[in-house]
Amino acid sequence: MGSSTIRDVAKRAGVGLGTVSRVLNGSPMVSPATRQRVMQVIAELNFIPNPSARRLSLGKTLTIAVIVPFFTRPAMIERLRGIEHSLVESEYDLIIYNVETVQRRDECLHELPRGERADGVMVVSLSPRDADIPQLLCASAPVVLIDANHPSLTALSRVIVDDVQGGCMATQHLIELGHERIGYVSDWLENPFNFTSSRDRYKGYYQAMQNAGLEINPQYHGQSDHSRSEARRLAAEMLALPERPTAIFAASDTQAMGVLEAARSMRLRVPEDLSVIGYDDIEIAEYLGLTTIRQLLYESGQRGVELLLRALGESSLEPVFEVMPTELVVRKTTAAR
Amino acid sequence: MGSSTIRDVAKRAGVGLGTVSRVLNGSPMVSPATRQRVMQVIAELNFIPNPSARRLSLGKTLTIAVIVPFFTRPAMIERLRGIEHSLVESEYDLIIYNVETVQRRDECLHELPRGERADGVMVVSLSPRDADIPQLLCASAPVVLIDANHPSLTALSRVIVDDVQGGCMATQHLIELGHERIGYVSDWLENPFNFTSSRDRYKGYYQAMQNAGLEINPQYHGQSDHSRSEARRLAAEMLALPERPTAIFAASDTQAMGVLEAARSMRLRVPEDLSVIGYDDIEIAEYLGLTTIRQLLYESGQRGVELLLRALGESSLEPVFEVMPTELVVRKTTAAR
DNA sequence: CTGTTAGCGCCTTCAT
DNA sequence: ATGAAGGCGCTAACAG
Repeated sequence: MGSSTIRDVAKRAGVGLGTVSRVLNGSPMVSPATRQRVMQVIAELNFIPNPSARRLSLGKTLTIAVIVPFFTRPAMIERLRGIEHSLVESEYDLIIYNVETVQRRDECLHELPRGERADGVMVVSLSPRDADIPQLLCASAPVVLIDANHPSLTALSRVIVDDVQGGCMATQHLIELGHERIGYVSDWLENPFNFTSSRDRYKGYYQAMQNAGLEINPQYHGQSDHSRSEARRLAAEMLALPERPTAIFAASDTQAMGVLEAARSMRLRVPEDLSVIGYDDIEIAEYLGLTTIRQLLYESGQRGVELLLRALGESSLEPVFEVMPTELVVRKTTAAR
Repeated sequence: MGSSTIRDVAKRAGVGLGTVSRVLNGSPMVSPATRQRVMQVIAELNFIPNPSARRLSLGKTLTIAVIVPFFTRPAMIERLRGIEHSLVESEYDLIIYNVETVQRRDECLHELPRGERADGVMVVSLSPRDADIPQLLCASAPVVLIDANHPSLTALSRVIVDDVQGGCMATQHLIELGHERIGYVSDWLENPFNFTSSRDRYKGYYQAMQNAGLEINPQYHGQSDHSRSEARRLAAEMLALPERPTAIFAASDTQAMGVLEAARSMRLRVPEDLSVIGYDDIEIAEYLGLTTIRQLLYESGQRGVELLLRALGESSLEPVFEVMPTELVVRKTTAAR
């Protein structure tokens, strides 16, 4: 039972192991008759080639690594879903490297592109810092960035979303509704992981406010860890201000939920007393009737895989830089004031 | 650049490769001086031993496989989170085999326990059918079942939750609140994946109803695919009945959300006009104020890893069978009628 | 303590 | 078209 080898098959079929290997790999250089017989034996023995041996011999790992921070967050899951679905039919195994500490982040970013653990690497939502550039550029495995970027990485394929524009769009929506005191609730703009989305969305917020000639009140920006409860706390503080904002833009739908909670606990009606807009359009957003900025999470993962597989095929391919569209989805948490 | 080998290190350090291997594996049979020197060179060359070669030589894959259906569902994610967190410090890679078709299910259940892809296997929420038993019993890799079971598998460690009891508890809660017309909205009780949870919860529902001497009206049981929208549809139908139920037990929190939607769209107030109870206590449940049955999702994953690692250590260990506790969490969607 | 050697199972030339 | 042999990089058992 315990795992027969290619040798057993060869012996039993009365052929050399080279032949077995050939039928295994679909080489045309084998007569239909022997192929038949070998396949027969393979079935009888219930033989499956040992992946470790295969990998060593091939000099390929036949696996794709995806480096993703906090993989259980809804937006990450959605990207992962796109990745998984696009990869399941391929010959590649998928290993998810979940990053929840900077140390782990550095380990992954350092080791994985070397290509000894994976033939290709996808980096999700972790923008490299300057120090990471060298490893990434001399990587022996193709690397594609999803929702991550760096000016020096024009050599890598990247699928990004314009968060500045998204933030701008969100804020503008509120402005068009007549809001002037607009808050922004986010996670830390500067953070050890170098997450850039909240920072970029803030830039968009800032731009939109300026364009509209509105005052940017620092008290209307709260930042803390990324969580519903922290967002709730920040929103509650902001809403307790003498002149509270009439609208809040949250850096993610999860955080928007925190804002909604704060409003609820302070007996503020949404959207009558407070407009709330989120970001991402995760599944729950629709249920909640949350107005938000939709980004193509699933599709970004899908696209990333496409690009990676393409790079794995013909390595001398031009890297592509794609900006995925972003869309305002108006639901029931925003209204004119 | 391109991956130096143990041989390069040996040469550069002026030692044999055996020695390098020894320091790599922390063997004590190396003098401090040479160890120092070798480590030095390893650092200089930025050397990392090739995992594929290591695995082949060791005869171990150094990876754990987890077979899980529809991995993006909140309850699955929560279990995976427990698994991932418990495994990240270990020497094992984690590969998630997402199952969304019966075919894939069979492939995974057939191949993975052979041990050529993984040293250990965790099966989540997929109860084996009779046909799977042989493979599982003669598996060369230890297998642990989480939220899955089969009477013939006493040889495997299993971490389960008593869904019959949970379903009973949920229904009883509604009964105690004075409800008599109690609906059950679920996914298919009989299904190709052999998911048992909704079936077992139904059994609990049935028991509780009978114990209370309440009529079990087939019209009060709706089944369809597992999704919020389908649950919504089922609930809407049920609530359109001349004698509509005054309370609905949903087989999962996700489905409970569908029920809430149905109620909302029919202008039924929850809990005044309709009580709703879910199952799982996923994160969103708290936000929604959903009354539900909590099961220890994260912990089940954690515990599964513990058991698997233990089995990987000393293989001749008694399998354990653990029933995780279940708990009624009363929030705001259930009330006396 | 340390260098050398023999595999691990498979793929891939190279002859035949 | 097929069999034989060498090697992928590493570990472990063996001499020294």
